[in-house]
Amino acid sequence: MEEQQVGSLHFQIDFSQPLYEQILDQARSAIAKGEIALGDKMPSVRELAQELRINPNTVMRAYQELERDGLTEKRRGQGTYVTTSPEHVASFRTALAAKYIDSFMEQMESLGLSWDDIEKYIHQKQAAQGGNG
Amino acid sequence: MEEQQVGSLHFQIDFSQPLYEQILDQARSAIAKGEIALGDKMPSVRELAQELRINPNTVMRAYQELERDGLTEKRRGQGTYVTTSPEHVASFRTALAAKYIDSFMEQMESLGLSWDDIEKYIHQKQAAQGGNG
DNA sequence: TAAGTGTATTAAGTGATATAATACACTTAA
DNA sequence: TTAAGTGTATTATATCACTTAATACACTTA
Repeated sequence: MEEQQVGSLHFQIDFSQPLYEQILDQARSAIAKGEIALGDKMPSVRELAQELRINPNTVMRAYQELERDGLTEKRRGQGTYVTTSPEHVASFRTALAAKYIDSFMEQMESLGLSWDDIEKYIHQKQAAQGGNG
Repeated sequence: MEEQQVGSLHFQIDFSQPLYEQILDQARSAIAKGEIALGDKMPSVRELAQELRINPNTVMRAYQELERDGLTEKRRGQGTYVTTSPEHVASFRTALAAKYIDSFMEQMESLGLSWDDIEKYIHQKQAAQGGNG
């Protein structure tokens, strides 16, 4: 329900998931999709906390994970910056995609659905969407 | 880590997720895949709790959700039985698959990956698996 | 009547999440 | 030197989801 633009980042926060996870996911997405450029400065911990009206510790938790992902670099006293390495972003994307895909395939397997079943469903859906919007 | 056979049901429980969710998922899977037949009796709440060494209330929680799914019918004083309606199982499968797929597509979108990218990855992976196991 | 079902209630403990308040170390610019 | 803005760390507190424990009730079957 909560929608916020902070610098070049856009956040949409609700209570369906832990706050730090939502910040993490949405920041990851923005970097992976290039919505925030390589080398750009991220909002400061305090600024983002204030804008989103949450605790700085919660933002910190998300930012620390971003750095572990290799997506950001933190410079004490200066701020948090998006990595300048396109390779880091690319390998992060690949790794996370692989994780999502594996987990998804397990879910499908648990329902007894084959890859062919899935492809049919998706193509059907894409056809429907193509006709509507 | 914990592996248990209870009647025709197989459970593999760890601490990565809530216990009731694991029981729910694995029971759903067994019914969806026909590993337990339509109309068959499920383990009783107390029996399953004892076998898995967890609290009966936790099993209850999973069983109540199974009934909401339309996958089981409970008869007071007699026990819990897998539905006799193949249509119920089919529609459950379809609904849950759609939910999983939608959520998966959102994840992929958040990484900026197209459906073509995903298909390539899967086919690559299937080729690799075909050669190994 | 006894044993086995599902169900409900109350109490308690644990861990993840989030907030609050405060302090420290570092960088930059006035 | 100083002040303001960075990331970081610590301690305390609160809430909620999950789980356990103990107990009791209603129903069915043998």
